[in-house]
Amino acid sequence: MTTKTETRATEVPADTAGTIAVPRLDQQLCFALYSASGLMTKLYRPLLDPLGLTYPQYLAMLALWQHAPSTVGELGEALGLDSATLTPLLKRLEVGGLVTRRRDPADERRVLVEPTAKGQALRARIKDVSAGLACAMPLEVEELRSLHRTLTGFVAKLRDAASAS
Amino acid sequence: MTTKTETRATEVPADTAGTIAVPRLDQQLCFALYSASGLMTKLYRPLLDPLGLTYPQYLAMLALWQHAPSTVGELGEALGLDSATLTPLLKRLEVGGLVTRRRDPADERRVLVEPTAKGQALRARIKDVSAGLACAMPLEVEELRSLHRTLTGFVAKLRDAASAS
DNA sequence: TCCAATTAATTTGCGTACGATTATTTAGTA
DNA sequence: TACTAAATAATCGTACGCAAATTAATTGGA
Repeated sequence: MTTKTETRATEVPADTAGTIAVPRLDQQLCFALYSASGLMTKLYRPLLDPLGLTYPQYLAMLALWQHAPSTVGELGEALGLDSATLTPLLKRLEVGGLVTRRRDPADERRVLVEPTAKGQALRARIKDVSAGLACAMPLEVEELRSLHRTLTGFVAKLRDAASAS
Repeated sequence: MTTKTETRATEVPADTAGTIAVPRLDQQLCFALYSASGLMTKLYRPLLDPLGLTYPQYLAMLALWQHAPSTVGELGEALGLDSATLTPLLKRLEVGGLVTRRRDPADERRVLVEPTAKGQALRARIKDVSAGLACAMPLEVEELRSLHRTLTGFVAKLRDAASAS
């Protein structure tokens, strides 16, 4: 280890004029979304823990309460998730007694997923989640609505862009 | 049926008498964030694959290009990630030759992480990522800026809320 | 000096998340 | 009928992401 400067090839000085400009983390929209989504999950966790649900499991139950029975493919479409993700997630919900999984007699390729009575009973306790979250949410109602509207449009366009690959 | 009084936008009428109303998936801000973040990751993947980086690894490199050496804790603070997540991620970057990890001589509890020459060289190729992404981004510049501004404020408030637990 | 509390990173266990592959079933077609 | 292509889940391998437990180093007293 010489105390001499070892900078030889493709010298990339630290904070000088010759530095290649790199986008700052806090200027990246993707990072803002990444952070917001992660923080949201953290916000939900203490509310969902008593229900024995993880955050993605909660989203899956929301989708199933809205439309059941659903195939794995329909759930994947609604949630934007792959069957490789959903299959084990749904198996855990099944083990927990919240949903049933069965092959569609009319088309044995499909798997029909449906909330059980216990799964339906959870609906009653979901209000507490929404209420608790509304309390913890640090934004005005109008701001939330606006943000949600903007994001929904954004997501729709991103889905188009993603499907065009 | 049931065209009841529907002044509250957050209230969802039960589709059947006696059914407990449950928030619709597409009315949940958390799900919009979840979807947007996931789609964003999908958008980055084909651009980062040639660089041998995953999306979280890309964020970590952004943080390190901006400030190095950093401790694992500092990176965790910047990225909003746990050391249990970062340790294996950084080890993979180390195996890939992009960063070095060494104990801080002044405080052997800390681990200092720093880009290698190879890691610095990647900076030059990041421009392509940003450029390629800008092309794929289906929103007007002004909309993106506005969304980013809103999200940044939202994230700041969520962090406050999370730290107050 | 000694030792209990604190701090920092790692390890362990579980649950997502996705690309690629495989197995089964169905639909289409000669 | 038999043969092929398409559709649908499940499986495998790798990589996050976090809670809880563990290990190691430092700090702050009594």
